[in-house]
Amino acid sequence: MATDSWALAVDEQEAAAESLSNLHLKEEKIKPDANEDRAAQSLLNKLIRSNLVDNTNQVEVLQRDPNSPLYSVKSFEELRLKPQLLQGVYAMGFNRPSKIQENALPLMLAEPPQNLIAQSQSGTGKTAAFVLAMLSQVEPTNKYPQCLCLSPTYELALQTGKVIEQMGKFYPALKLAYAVRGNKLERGQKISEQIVIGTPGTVLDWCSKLKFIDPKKIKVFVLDEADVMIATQGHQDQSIRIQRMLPRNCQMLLFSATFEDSVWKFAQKVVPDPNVIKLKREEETLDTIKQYYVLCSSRDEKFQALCNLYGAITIAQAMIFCHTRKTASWLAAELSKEGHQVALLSGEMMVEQRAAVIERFREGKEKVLVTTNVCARGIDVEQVSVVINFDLPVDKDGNPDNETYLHRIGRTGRFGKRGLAVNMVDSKHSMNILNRIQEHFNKKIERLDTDDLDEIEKIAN
DNA sequence: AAAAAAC
Repeated sequence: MATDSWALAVDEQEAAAESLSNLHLKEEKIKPDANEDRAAQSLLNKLIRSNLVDNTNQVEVLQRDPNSPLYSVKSFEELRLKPQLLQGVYAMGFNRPSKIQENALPLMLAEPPQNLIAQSQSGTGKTAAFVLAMLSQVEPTNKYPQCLCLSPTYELALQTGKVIEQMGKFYPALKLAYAVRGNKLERGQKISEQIVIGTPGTVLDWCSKLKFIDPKKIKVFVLDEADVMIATQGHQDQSIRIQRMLPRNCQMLLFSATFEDSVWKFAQKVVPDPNVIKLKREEETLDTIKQYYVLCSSRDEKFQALCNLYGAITIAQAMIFCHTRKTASWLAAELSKEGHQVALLSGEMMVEQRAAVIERFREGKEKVLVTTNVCARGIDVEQVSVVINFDLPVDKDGNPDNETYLHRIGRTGRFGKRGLAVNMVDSKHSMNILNRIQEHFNKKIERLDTDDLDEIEKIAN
């Protein structure tokens, strides 16, 4: 009998381990080492395998609390939201939850609130999901910050802030504070806003030396574009320092379209008892975006090719990405000289100017935005149908940056719309980078001849 | 390389 139960335990372990590897968590498999073995055992004991799969097999859910029911919702009513919040949701034009929301919302709104690491492609409703989670926890009568959301850039913080304001507009007493550069406050006071959205440096200051925020009172902590927020070359230092100030029972929510393997592992380490949701494989993301490359031999040729394309890309709106601020401002100036109207946005500009430019672009007053990786992530302008990589995305070692590539071209083709991405290649080296990106996503990137007007006509359709 | 920090 003892033997039987042991055998069962082993079976369960294997089943659980298998489910882990199904979720690409192979690295966490049991190793012979005694300590690790114990750790793995307790993890497995806690873990209930739940491959919640809808009929199209797009969603993977790994739930860490065996006692809470696993379910998804097909309507917002099922979530029993406060009436003001439900009103806000419908006022934004959402009729029913998106795929990621169907699965993430019940987990995030569970009692007690669950931690979550969620990965889903661009334009699948991540922002609305975590904003809803924050708004459902907030107590507007308490005049102090209770929800904290970190964004990697100023522009994204503004954009997400707008979503919070819109969705929360039926809470009369609710206020939102922007913890971003340039937002200077009176010394020595505490802020009364219930929700704070901001960039890492300023938020850290507000929580620590300036003491505008009492981090111990935060109930919900959100990392948007979570992978870059916890990446070593990203904002890891500041994000983790902020996280350490939060109370133990604070809910942690990590959202991103991409998680590179090492960052994914790190995320699971820093989030206690995380639930995990993955939506779709990334290559499917690219199905709605047609990818091309243009072969050139120098920067000037790239510029010429871009000028040839200008008419085609201005049918709707376009974003042009450069590797450095310097190239971006050079390119914007050169395009202007040629008589093409373009806007420039980069981190070297003053925040007021940045806010004005992104606003004009959003309103459609600017058709073409020349920018850096500052706009690679999260910026959602519906009319953007073309993304041009004037420089391919590479990391500090000069290797292809696949995550950034996916985020950049994800600025187009939002919410299932069709999009177009054009990569400018100017050397053997950059052709090699492009080939490696192509291999990584296993999606054909076709050659485009910018001297052939028929071809340009074709892409502009 | 870019982004991110008020003294």
